[in-house]
Amino acid sequence: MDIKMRSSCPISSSLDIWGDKWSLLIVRDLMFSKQCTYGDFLKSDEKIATNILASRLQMLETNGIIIKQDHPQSKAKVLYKLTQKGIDLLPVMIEINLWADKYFTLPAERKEILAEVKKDKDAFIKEKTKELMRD
Amino acid sequence: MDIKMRSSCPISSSLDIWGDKWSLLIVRDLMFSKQCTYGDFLKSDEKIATNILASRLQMLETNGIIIKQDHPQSKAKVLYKLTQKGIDLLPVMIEINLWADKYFTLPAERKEILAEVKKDKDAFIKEKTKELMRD
DNA sequence: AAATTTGCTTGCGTTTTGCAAGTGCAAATA
DNA sequence: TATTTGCACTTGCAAAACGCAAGCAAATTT
Repeated sequence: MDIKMRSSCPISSSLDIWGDKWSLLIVRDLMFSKQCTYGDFLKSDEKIATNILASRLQMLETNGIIIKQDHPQSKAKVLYKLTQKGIDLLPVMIEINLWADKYFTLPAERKEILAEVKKDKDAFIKEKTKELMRD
Repeated sequence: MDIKMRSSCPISSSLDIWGDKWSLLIVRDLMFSKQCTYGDFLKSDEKIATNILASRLQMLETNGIIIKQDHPQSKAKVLYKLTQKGIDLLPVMIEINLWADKYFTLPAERKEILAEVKKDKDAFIKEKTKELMRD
């Protein structure tokens, strides 16, 4: 569960934490849904295996990208949320979306959000960040 | 060597191509050096294994992120370069750098470039893109 | 002609992944 | 109150990916 730093390059250091096929999908879910339970992550389209999910959540928590919180309605549930460090990945997430928008066919629903992003990127980031920071 | 699409989500589709610990480092090298030989990639700090390098270059080429070109001086050498699709990853790369700048300690040399980026992000992207597009 | 460089490929042991099943506790249901 | 269901994981194991060292053919240098 520990991180092996490969070099002092910022890209490399970043990839050491979330450079795999699943971590950014977890972050994505948290950006779209604001908060998710373990079960919510399992429900997403990509069908992550439960053991992989557990290890990625652990890694992201260890590295301060997400935090676990008690669920207000139930002791059996756990809420995962983005920390400020995680929220700060929003610009990265947006640029990936914009890149993909140029080279893949996106679902119509996502295209709508992207249109808003393109209209005023900074405003979108500011607004979304504020939203994610509440509670 | 083929891609397994996990969903139609743009983040997911992107990660299907370059969502691993090495691909973006190859792209990084090409953005900083404009063009690299196979040996150049092997020389970078992270010490990628030669078989992994070969498979990643193959994957990136298959997906149109990079192209192989004949080396003008030697038939034994091969030049790898970014395609437009690869160059378009520059904003993603920059945002990762900016994120890492906030949460890691960067080498002084990289901080200088980042300072320039922060001064005017769009201008930097425009200029760097133009530079990478030459020849 | 021999040695070296270059861009890979091959073998093989180790690590990571993916799938299925299981576990323990909380909460709902009977 | 007893029992079933829901939730958040853990465990076992086969398959795939990774990492290291060695090998290899063509091009270049000596």
